[in-house]
Amino acid sequence: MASDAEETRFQLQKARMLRAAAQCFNDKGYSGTSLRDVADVLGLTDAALYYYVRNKEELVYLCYVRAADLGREALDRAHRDGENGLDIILRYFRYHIEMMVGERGPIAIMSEIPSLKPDHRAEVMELSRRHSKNFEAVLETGIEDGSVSPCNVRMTGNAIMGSINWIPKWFHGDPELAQKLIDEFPEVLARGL
Amino acid sequence: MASDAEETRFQLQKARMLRAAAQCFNDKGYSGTSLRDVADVLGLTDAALYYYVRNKEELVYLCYVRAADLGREALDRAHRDGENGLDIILRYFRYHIEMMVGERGPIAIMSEIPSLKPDHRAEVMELSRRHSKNFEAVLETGIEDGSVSPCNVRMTGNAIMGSINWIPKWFHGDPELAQKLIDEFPEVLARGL
DNA sequence: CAATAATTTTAATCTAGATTAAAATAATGC
DNA sequence: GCATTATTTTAATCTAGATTAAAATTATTG
Repeated sequence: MASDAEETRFQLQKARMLRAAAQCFNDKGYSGTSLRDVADVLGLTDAALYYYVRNKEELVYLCYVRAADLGREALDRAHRDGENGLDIILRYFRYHIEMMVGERGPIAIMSEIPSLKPDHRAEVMELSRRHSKNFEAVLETGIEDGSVSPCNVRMTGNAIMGSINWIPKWFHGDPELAQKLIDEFPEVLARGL
Repeated sequence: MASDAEETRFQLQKARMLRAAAQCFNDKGYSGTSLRDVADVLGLTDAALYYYVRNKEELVYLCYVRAADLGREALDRAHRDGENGLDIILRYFRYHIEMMVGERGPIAIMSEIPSLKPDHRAEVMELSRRHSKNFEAVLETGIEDGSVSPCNVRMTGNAIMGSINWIPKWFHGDPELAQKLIDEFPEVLARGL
């Protein structure tokens, strides 16, 4: 039976699947990737995916939830490690980008939220909105502690999230660029703060 | 026959179609919008669209070419009107955003480039790359004339393009927000320059 | 090793939505 | 108004790719 170790086998395979799916969606586009494509990456048959997921819509949904989770995780960690507002922000950028370009990546771009079924869509949008709010809150913190100069936090937040979310559009796995991204992008983003 | 005025009728209807398609794609997602959906916006039948376009792929392709054209147009205009590097940049932001949120909008988010057929994909990517290059060139100009402080133009360009391209993700037609965007977003983007 | 449960495959369906052809309607030029 | 061309619709196809059911394989457990 599926006790500890076996529970993990299932979980691990499912996790692999979500990474494979994210990769396909980012590389081939949503409509351009069939379940066959995802299965190929895993060395499986398309039908096998149905053991892990009810249908394609759920696969996308899970990719997006995972994306949101990783974003939140990066921000949480930054919160724990950071000294002041700006420091938290810079760390968040770094942690999040490290995930996107590292072994835990790629992270699916949320371009197909509208085609999720209503309850899934609502949930993902809520997660996404909450993440934005949390980031804006850090901006406020920074403004209060003087590490960030005053600005329109809503707009600034949207601008920065856009920059981050767009990264998978132009980053496709080049390791050199990955390092440059980790090293330089956080400062570029924080330049105006 | 289709001389001047009639040529325009066809052109006008085709242009309407591209705007309708961009709206649908941005609102419902790519896989979420059927040709039926686009036709509904126009008060037509799905089959009628084939009078203007060979197939759905071409429709998407044309939306993206149009998006690229409008971006280029905004940058060109900024070039003509601007006094120095930073001024050109600020104007470009403003003009581009005005288009996105105004009557000529919406502009399709290029999320499905990978599912275009190879030659279309190559062309659109080339247009997009060229636009980025042109923008980076203005950054350089600004650095040279002292209106922009030195930075990694490649990264900065990517960051800013991401912010702009992501706008349709959170802007869905609210007129109040549209005005705020036009008024405030350019400065937010230029904050770090 | 036998028995049970977990995972994957094979081989069909099933379906939405793209596409097409022919007919109908509307616009325009003469 | 008639003839011609432009535009749209109606009514079928056609198809890729999602989905499903049953069988086969692989792993686990006692």
